[in-house]
Amino acid sequence: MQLVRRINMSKKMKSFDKIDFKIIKELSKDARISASEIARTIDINERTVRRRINNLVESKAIRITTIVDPSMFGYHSIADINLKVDEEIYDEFIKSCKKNPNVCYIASGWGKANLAIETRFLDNEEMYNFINYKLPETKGVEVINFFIVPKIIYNIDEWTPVESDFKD
Amino acid sequence: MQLVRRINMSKKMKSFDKIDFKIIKELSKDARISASEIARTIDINERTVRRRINNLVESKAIRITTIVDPSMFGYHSIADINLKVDEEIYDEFIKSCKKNPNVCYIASGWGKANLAIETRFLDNEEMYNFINYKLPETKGVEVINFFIVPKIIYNIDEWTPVESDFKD
DNA sequence: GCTGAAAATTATGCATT
DNA sequence: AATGCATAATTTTCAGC
Repeated sequence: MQLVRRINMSKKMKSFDKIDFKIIKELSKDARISASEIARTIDINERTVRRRINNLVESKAIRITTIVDPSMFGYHSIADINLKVDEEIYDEFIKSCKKNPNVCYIASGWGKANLAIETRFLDNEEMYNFINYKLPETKGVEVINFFIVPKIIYNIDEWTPVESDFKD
Repeated sequence: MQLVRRINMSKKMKSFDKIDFKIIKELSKDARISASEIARTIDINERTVRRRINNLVESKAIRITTIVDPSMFGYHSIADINLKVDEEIYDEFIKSCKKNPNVCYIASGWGKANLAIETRFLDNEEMYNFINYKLPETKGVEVINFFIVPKIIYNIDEWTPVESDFKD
């Protein structure tokens, strides 16, 4: 247990404080509000707010971006798919997934399946073709199982650490 | 097939054009750049850029927010877990997951498992305890299977529709 | 729905503690 | 690392096309 902790700590991880926490909370609500407004809300000097935001972004603790809702662009059919992908084509397959607008999540895995993807399609027919034809016809790729997802309830873009993850 | 298409179209879905596409591309790189800078980059009047951004946000096609990297806050152990959750406690369980900082993705499902969650922990021991003790000890919750995730390669926050999803 | 011009607000660079 | 101040840039408001 101590070993595991030590391994995690070895990954260099700047520590952020409660001011950073407050800034992250404000930016989560609307990432385009002005630094001055954040400064007013949390009662911190505006220059400080700006520097903190820069530090958070530069250290890659946060990324200030735009989340696009796939369903607003017609992608209503969702499936989570677990795959067994041959090592020889693993990296290449990931590259093709990244380019595929139907793939919106890729994770490596351990076990029977070594890759998990989340896919979104304009309709069930497209999804059916992908799972039953396109993937099985790809050399080196085997569909281990899949999971039709009627609704995504919560996603990483809504996640934030808890206050106790920030030092005083 | 036509039926499926029609069902999808029935969900009201404002259509966005190539200008919106360009704006989304710029905001994806850095959501805090000024509207004027976007205007300069894509050669559109800056007032137009602002109105488009407002429309995109108000229609919920995009959400401009801050993505926090869990690994920067020590969450290095990741598992995807498929669960069978009794209907009686389904909504309540989802609520508790939303509040749990170890859960960063929740999706409903069809089949043997009816809920999929992605979880992140500070270390493997915490993850082990959650999967082997905390979940099985929760009444009405059964772990169908789980999947240790060494690395998340790509996620929804990097996804954008393709240009052809936008009208001319 | 798009743009112009002035006023208000915000961001930036430099300097100080 | 945090702030004050002056200047530059941006956003907002009101207006007309």
